[in-house]
Amino acid sequence: MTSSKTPKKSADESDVNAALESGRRRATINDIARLAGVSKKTVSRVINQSPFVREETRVRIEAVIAEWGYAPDPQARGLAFRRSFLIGMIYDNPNPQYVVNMQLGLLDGMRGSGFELVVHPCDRGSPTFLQDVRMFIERQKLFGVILPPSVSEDERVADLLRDIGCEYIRIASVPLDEEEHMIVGHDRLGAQAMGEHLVGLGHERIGFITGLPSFRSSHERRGGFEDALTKAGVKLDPNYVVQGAYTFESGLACGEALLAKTPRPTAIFAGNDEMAAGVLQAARRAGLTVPEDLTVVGFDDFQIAQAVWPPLTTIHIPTREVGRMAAEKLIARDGYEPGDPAKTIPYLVTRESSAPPKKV
Amino acid sequence: MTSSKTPKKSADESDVNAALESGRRRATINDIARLAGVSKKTVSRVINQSPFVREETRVRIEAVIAEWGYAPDPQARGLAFRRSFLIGMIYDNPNPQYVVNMQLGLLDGMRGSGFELVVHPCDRGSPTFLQDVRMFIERQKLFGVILPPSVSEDERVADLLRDIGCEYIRIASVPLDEEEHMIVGHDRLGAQAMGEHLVGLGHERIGFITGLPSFRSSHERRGGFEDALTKAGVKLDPNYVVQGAYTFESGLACGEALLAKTPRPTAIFAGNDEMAAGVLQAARRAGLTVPEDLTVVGFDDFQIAQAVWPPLTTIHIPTREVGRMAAEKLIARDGYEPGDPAKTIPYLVTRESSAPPKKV
DNA sequence: AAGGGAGTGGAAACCGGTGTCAAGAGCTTC
DNA sequence: GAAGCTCTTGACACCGGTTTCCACTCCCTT
Repeated sequence: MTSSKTPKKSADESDVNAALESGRRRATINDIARLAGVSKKTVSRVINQSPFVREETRVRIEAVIAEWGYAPDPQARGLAFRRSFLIGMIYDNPNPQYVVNMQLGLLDGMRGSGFELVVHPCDRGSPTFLQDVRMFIERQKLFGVILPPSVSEDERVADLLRDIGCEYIRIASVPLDEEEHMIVGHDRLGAQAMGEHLVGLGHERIGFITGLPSFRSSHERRGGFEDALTKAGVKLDPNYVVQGAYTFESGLACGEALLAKTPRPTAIFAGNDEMAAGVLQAARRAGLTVPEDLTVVGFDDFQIAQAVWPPLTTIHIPTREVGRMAAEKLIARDGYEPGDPAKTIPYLVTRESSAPPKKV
Repeated sequence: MTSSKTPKKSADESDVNAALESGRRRATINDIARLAGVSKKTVSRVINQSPFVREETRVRIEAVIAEWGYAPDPQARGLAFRRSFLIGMIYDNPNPQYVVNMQLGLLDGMRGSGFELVVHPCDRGSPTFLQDVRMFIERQKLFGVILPPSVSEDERVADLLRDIGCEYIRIASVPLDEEEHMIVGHDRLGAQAMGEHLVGLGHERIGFITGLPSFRSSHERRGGFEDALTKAGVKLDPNYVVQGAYTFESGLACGEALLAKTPRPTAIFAGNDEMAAGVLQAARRAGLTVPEDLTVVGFDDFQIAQAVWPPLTTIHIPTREVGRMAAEKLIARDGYEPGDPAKTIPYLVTRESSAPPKKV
């Protein structure tokens, strides 16, 4: 028996190679080790970039890996690491365009890293919300999570993540946490830019429609706008500030409310593009022409800003870029360099919905 | 040493329990087995609903599982099963609202199943496209994939999936595959309904804007529309059919082209809402009032249909419901019953953009 | 020539589950 | 009363990686 072992083994080996070559079976770390003539531990060292491998050995192993297109099994690796290679995006943002752009940005930042993106919409008002989030993270042993607004603004979530030791990045309009956990969007600066634009055009009686108060961005956008007006010596009349809900319908209603005031505002700044579209509607119903009779501007620069008439002057937020930076920061690969914070700053996009007020 | 083993072991056990109770460690199958006084194999049987467990034993184990909130580790389970508990959504659809609704639907159908959704946008034109898809599936050992249009219409992808033995569901406007792999959207029926609506209003000179030819739905929508006209004895003049691209801009351009024809169409059916919004714009530029001078209708019933003026008469496609059914079909849990195909059929939503033509 | 440290690679245990297979319990059958 | 059967159960190997531990080079001191 023992004497027949050697020939038998070599027969097995050729079987193994045949199975591999025909693609019937994916290569494992044992195959690579055998083909490279080393132990699987050494292959593991190469995969994990351990410095304790002779240059010559590493090159040989890498060649075999490349030749056979080997990639380690994330499940097996994750099991041993006690951590998966999945990144969760936990969100409750109602805007499809924001969500999709954010996902694309995250995937940009993860490309080639071996991580995958698991999406997890949630309801922050649900009684089991925190429980759900915890289950999701612990069951999947997530490598980390990305939190866009407004989940990112929930301190209960941040506490939970710190508590269970899960990596996380919060995306928000202001720094809410240590720098290493934050990507800051600076909505305030965007709103300031819009304020300067409107004042620069000569507007002084400006209506403002706020967003949902549960979003920090609503307050930042209003605050930034007020900053700009104040700096220019223009006062924001609280009578001309109404509460919207980031929806088209709320924009329509708020627009009508603002246009009913006397004297009528010469410009309306809506907290996002959806509401600005609603204001356009209200203006049309009131028989006003935009921008001749009324300037209407929005915030976000989503698709709808260009699909209405006239196309909206608005503030562009670089959602996809923000997502990319968030993902890169989370996985912080070697060779990682912190992204340029300037790239996350919103900027003004001038289109046809804004113009100087009519001379009286 | 050996004599001290027994007491030592029992000390270990209380340590273990302490760690568990304090929540420092999640329960494993071994813990559950120990606490229930059975082997881990039996616990495994309960988890996997094997019929070969005595009722009494099952109840006892289930009680322990519930008490400790135990959930098996998907990675370890997946490793043993040679298959993960991840479902991939592979898509190239450019419409954010479609993508988000589809994701929500899929998550609806997966809720409570223990599966998670991994999103994977792709570029069907890339030279490495099939390679990328294959890598994605094989590396993650996906349980299955969901293919919305237009990826669902790519036979190369379907062949690949069959080849590597990956479960899949194709979502498309026509049956392209065996019933068990399909969720059919029946765009044709929706377009027929719109044709009937327009003919019913009295329109006879109707313009049609097709979508991207790379989407099967474009042809179905046109075909269904033509069916309805033919049945009503109205001929669709090829001169009044123009090629769009499912975008606002293309709708604007095509709308202008159609409105330049003499005699002018009394109604325009755009292949989706985005393009219909573009047509509204073209009508406004041409000084026409909708619906008095021109009826404009769309397809999809996405948010934009209600954010333009006048709100669009359109065809509602139940994207989220379709997604839910696709996910349910893919995981086909016991107790699964095939969803009602009628629920995937689009239906007419009448708003203010359609009206009878002016008497001449 | 012996001693010692750093670099290298193998054997075995482990991560947390599942498959295989055989054995024990309880019951019928001859 | 033993053989034969079904129903339950558990021991053990295994999934594909990583980690621990250790032995073995190789090279440089002393």
